[in-house]
Amino acid sequence: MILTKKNKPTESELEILQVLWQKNAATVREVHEELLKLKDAGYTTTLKLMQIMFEKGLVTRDSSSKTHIYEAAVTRENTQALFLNKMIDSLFSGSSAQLVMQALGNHKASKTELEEIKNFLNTIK
Amino acid sequence: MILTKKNKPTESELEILQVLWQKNAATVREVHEELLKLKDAGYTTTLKLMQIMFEKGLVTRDSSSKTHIYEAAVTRENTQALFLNKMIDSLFSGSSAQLVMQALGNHKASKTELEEIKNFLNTIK
DNA sequence: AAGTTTTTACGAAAAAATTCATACTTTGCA
DNA sequence: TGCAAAGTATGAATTTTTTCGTAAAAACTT
Repeated sequence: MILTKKNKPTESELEILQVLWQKNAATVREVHEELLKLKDAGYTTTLKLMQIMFEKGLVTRDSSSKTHIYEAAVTRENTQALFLNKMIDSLFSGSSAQLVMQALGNHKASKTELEEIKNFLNTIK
Repeated sequence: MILTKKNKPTESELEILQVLWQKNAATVREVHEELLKLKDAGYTTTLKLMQIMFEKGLVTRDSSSKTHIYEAAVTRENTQALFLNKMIDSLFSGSSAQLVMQALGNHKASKTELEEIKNFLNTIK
């Protein structure tokens, strides 16, 4: 499934996708356990959210097994791109360079990461 | 005023801040005219939002003049940092390098921008 | 100064997102 | 098989965000 402005995940949905991407596939219980590390919410809250995401097509699920197993139906890359572009437009007046410099300025990356980025830059130009 | 997770602007508030940063200061009418270029909403909707933002401390206003003149009470940089960090955490597993590469990959930057970034990289390391 | 227009204040409705209680179903095991 | 535990469905309550109607106040216009 392809993400657009119209089916942009909400913040809570993003947290769940995050877990699904990391684990590749997971049950509601597993997702919920992960979310508990960040914040507290009831089990049925997580369940409900995942059901909604299923209706929206953001996740798929295998209901043949005893407990449903969910997977993300959108890629991390697609989602990153959507939010990144939105952010560049709304906060960085359309300049990705500005965003990049801000990102590197604050959150300082490690030496290895900086090298990676340099190499990457050479491959694009 | 300093932004934290607690007083993070909503999407609509961000659109208004965007206008205020660009114009430096503006009346409700001026902000509203700008917003109309992006989407349509009633005048009182914009007014109400700006009043709420005033209560929250996101903007200041000068009510001495005939019509109120608003200014952003948070800097663009602070706001960028807040959202950027949140995004790095929630979508890029904490790696700013990943975000940077995604940003440059999609939204392709101009040659000049790429040069800027390279120079910038050299100043950090 | 009276009437018109513009601006502000206020409150509540509508919409969107999140949370949860309850009931029903399935599974595992004594 | 029957009962407890775990999972799912559903509907509704709550909270947050957005929208707008209406009325009061202020500022022009002539």
